[in-house]
Amino acid sequence: MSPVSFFKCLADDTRLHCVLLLQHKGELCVCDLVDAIGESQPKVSRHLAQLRECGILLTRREGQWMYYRLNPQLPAWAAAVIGQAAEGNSVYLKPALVRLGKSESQASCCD
Amino acid sequence: MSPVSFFKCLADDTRLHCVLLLQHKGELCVCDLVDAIGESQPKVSRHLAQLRECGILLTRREGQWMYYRLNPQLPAWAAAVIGQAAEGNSVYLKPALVRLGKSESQASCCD
DNA sequence: TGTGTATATATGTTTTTTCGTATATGGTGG
DNA sequence: CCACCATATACGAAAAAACATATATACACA
Repeated sequence: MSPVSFFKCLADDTRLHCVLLLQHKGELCVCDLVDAIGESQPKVSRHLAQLRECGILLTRREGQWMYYRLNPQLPAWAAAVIGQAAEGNSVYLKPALVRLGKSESQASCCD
Repeated sequence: MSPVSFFKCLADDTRLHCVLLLQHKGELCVCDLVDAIGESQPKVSRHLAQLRECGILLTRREGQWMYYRLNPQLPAWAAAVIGQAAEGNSVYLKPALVRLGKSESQASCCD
């Protein structure tokens, strides 16, 4: 993966939220991400597909639900970039994390 | 600077080359960058202006020449991202570094 | 002041990206 | 098989980014 296409993947609000939330939470299903980010399901799904196609995310199906996670085989520099971005932008990420916490404390979309 | 706009700045070949070359060399004038990257002067100049406007680069004028460098006051996470990107992509950067070395060994554009 | 060099910007066009909406796919349970 | 849910994709429209080319600015030096 070229560095430019990697950075292109992070250069969108929806995609960056997905990546940073997954870096934080380990694994999430699409409905969790839709709730946390507050965008339409097709929009989130399209961006997730893009992140998977370029190798940043992996998926696992469980029944009706599709779980996304960071690809553990990312080049070290790319994983480090994601880690730094997550560390340095907790303020940017916080609202989505709060929404994620709320939907987890209640009956979640994927229980 | 929002993380998304920061990553947008790195999500272009010309801009990423500029940033990584400057990370490597400390300070370069526009003509050095034009030679190293092999793109037209207006194109490089436009991208440099964009990097300066978003706070990633600073400039210093010396006579006819304009020298660019990384902004030392970048947020720590952003500086770390640039560092990681430079470390992990020496292959991507190498051709430009070679061209830079050649033009430096000869009479340079800005001597 | 006038010429030459380095760099910046303006303009119109083309390409790329993103989007909303509609629809398709794939699995679950009746 | 059917109705339902979660997710994915297709498609045309709209918005954003990048481009080539021409021109402007700023400085140096005669």
